[in-house]
Amino acid sequence: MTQQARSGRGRGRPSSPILTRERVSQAAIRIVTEQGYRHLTMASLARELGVAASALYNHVASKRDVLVLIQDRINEQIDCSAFDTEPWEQALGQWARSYRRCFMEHTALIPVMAVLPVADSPQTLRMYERVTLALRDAGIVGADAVDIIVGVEALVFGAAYDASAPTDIFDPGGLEDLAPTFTRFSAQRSADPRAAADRAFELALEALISGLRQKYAG
Amino acid sequence: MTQQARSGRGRGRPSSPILTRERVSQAAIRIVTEQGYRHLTMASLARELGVAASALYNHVASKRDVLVLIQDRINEQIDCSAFDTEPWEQALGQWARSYRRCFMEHTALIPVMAVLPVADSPQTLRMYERVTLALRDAGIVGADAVDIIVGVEALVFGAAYDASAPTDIFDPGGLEDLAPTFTRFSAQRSADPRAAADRAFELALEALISGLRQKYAG
DNA sequence: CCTATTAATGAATGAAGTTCATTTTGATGT
DNA sequence: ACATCAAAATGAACTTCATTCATTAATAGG
Repeated sequence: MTQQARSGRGRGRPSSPILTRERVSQAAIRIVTEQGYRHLTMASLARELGVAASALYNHVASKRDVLVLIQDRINEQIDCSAFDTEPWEQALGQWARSYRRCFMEHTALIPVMAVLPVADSPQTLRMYERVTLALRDAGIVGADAVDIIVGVEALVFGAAYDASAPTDIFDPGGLEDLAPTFTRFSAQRSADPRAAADRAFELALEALISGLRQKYAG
Repeated sequence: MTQQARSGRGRGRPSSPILTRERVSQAAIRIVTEQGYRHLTMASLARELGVAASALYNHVASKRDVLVLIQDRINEQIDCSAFDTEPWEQALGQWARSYRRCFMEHTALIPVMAVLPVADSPQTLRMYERVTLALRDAGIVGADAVDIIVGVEALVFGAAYDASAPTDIFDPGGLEDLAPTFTRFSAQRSADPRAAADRAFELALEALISGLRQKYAG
């Protein structure tokens, strides 16, 4: 409820537009960060903007379109600065960690991004270019550079899901007999599910980067 | 429309139950493989079974419950046989490839699985046990074994999304100037999006396993 | 034979996304 | 100044789903 229609509650064109794609995406992010994706509906979004739900459709094509707007804003927050200062293996790791951190709270966006042409996401494209240049400077060019980005992204997305999982996800319940060794080993992980997810991600990320380093050494 | 109510179209308890969880999951998989997840609704599922939608709720708690049933069935199809015959690094790779192949057509299940306690998925648990035992035999025990499974799974899930993406996902559209190098390198990938996704997955998987081999050698 | 339980029915509910005719009003061209 | 146009908001209606509920019939068990 940030913005009030200033020309009374009347219909018709207001003295200056209440809505813009900008304002819509800001309000959407506000709802999502404060209340979560479950509460992001076209109705709640309109309410937040002090407007009727149907008015949103003058500025966005669909709810999916709203999610695309959010996505590009979130991507802006990913930290690529390490590519300026660190060798590519280190930088790739820090980028991946920041990437995952951003999307842990936004797993609802992952299915959207997965089938989203980059043409709809200028910030994403900017980020890709940054990483690509760093890889090129390290002598990794052509399809390989893109494939590395895609591969790291895959790990990041999958790991973001893990981190959003509930505490007891590996509790076998009554089925312990079905997987005794797995159950025993699981019990040796951190009790904090977030810490456990972090550790698994670190293990995989370091192995992945180590494998890449080996392949592209020299 | 496989099953007809045999006691006429009357209400009440039929001579033998028309529905079981088994039949429900079979019908759901049939719909999903023939028409895709968009067409899986409680109404269409009921239609397929020749029954009213409300009848389903005597056997499943919710639509999410239906997805959980499907998921366990899909997991059955993942090939773990390599753990019998191959060294663990090779087997892990073949397992990951089979895993990804299964879920490329079922990306809609990934958000469900991510927050699903394994207690609801006996087949998943069985699979985990299998992998865990192979890792244990290779001397990888405790939290590390579980973390390796979680890490490989993360890559698999992320890569499954990639493979389901549309052809032109890396077409920068009018934004080519924003990412010239990335655009140029992207153009050198395979024109077939599936082949391109496969290649990226192979690159990442081999790097990951190579990194793991190095870490756990000896 | 009575009765409790199971498993079906169809109608109703409610949430969400989306469409549409209508209306107001600022901007534009004459 | 005036007529006209296009943008932008409104509220009501529509659609599609998942889900609930009172009701009903048939079967199994005592």
